[in-house]
Amino acid sequence: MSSAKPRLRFAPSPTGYLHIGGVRTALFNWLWARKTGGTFILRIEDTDQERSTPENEQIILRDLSWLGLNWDEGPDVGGPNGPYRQMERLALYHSFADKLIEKGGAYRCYCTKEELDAQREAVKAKDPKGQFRYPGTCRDRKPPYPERPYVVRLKAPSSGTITYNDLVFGEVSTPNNTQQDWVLIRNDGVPLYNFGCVIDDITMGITLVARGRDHMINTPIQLILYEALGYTPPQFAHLPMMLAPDGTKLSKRHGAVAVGEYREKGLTPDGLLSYLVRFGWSFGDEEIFTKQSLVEKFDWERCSKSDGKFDFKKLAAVAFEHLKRDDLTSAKDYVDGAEKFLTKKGFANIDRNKIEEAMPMIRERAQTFIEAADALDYFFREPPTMDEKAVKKQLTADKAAHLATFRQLMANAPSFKAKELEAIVLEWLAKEGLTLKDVAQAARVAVTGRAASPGLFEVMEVLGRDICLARLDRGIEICKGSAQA
RNA sequence: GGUCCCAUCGUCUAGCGGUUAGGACAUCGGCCUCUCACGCCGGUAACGCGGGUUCGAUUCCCGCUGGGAUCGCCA
Repeated sequence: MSSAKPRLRFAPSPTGYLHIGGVRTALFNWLWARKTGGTFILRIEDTDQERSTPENEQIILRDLSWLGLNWDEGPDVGGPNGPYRQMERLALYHSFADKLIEKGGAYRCYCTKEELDAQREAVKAKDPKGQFRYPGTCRDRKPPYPERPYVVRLKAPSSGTITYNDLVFGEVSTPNNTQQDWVLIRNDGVPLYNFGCVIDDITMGITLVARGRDHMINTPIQLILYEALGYTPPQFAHLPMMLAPDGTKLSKRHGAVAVGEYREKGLTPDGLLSYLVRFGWSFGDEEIFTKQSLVEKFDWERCSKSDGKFDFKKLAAVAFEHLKRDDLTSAKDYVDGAEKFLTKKGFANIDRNKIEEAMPMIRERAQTFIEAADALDYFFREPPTMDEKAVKKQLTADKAAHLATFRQLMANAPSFKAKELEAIVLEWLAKEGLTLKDVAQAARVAVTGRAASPGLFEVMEVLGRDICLARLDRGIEICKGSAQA
């Protein structure tokens, strides 16, 4: 390899949301570019005009940005090798196609779709398992008169073998006799994947192509094109597939597959990336990473070849770890995230200090910011939403007396610190021959509206005396039946 | 079916000829405890099969089996 800096690209087609499998691919390319001081390019492969939309392109850019996988050249930032949308590069493809035709590496094919469909069916009729291969009808045919629309076909070699050295799979060979004269450019002038991809990789100076293993079948064809065009191909690194838990292709019916869904659930970018990077790469037993640590540690040698199955529970655990640890999510980022998700729930004028005070107890029980916002709910809602089942079970008539005493102790406590409140209550309980169990649950429901919460006294300290007394009063009323939950 | 690729606990994986086959998630016990979590301790659980090579194979080679990808004027 030359000493030139690596140039890598992520080339999604804007035919849908950004898929987590696509993120994994983007991540590996990005990592190598960042590790080597190379260039990471974002190219939009929008030649499928049926399904590509500008909205999808925007979603892809937004989600990639959210993940922090920034690009040096791309449709929005431009760059010296633009444009970065294939539909804006049509003239380029045509000029390469013309050159290739001149060199005898490709030819114009005037067969109609109907003719080919008929041939395809004929093959099927003779042998249901047989596969149709274009017979090269137009290889040496003169253009018809009058001229009609044509496709450009590759003049594929029928003998020999294509071999390349894959960075993760090693040496891969494919016999050419399985190739055929693939269509390079459709009759509407729009290139097909293999052609557009190769021309772009050539003209954008791509030195290494890392992509999913599902593309491995395309590599020999692309290599044939490089050869025919007279260019040195880039290196290839194919990545094992990310499959659904049932071993089939990961799709919507298996759960969340769009990056946006994870952002909306409140995972952190690095949390998601930490999980995704382990599909096809590992660094000993480590599984919690930051982008920075990945840039340092990543290399192709540590890539694996076997496909992996997605495990949503494991992702949740990894994401949780990222949210829990303050060296991975700073206090400020945590408060920012919690505030954002509280806002989404409809809260306004949120007291960030209160979030910060409650944060330590929320952190160890919220796996996502959505859960954090939920756990924070009763700190900001007045009165708190009362869980019906919890009320029914705990705020019963027989609890009224104890709760009233509890309330008085809270009212008279010299300070409102968790430790002191607990000491006061414990002292009273000891005198009465009771335990915390006898009052804590009812008090918890009164104060938080829920059957489960962080430590009662910690919660009360953050809530403050006034709010706690008001909530306890209401709880006592409910016990007596003089108030509804 | 053709072509390409893969193969360690249920899952992600460590392992790069000699290990009591390790970790994490999940799962099952237990501890902690005002609930829920967190945390801690412990258990169950894997080298697909058959041949080679070797003093010795999870590790190297071959075959089988199993799985996946792909066979479009989609990408």
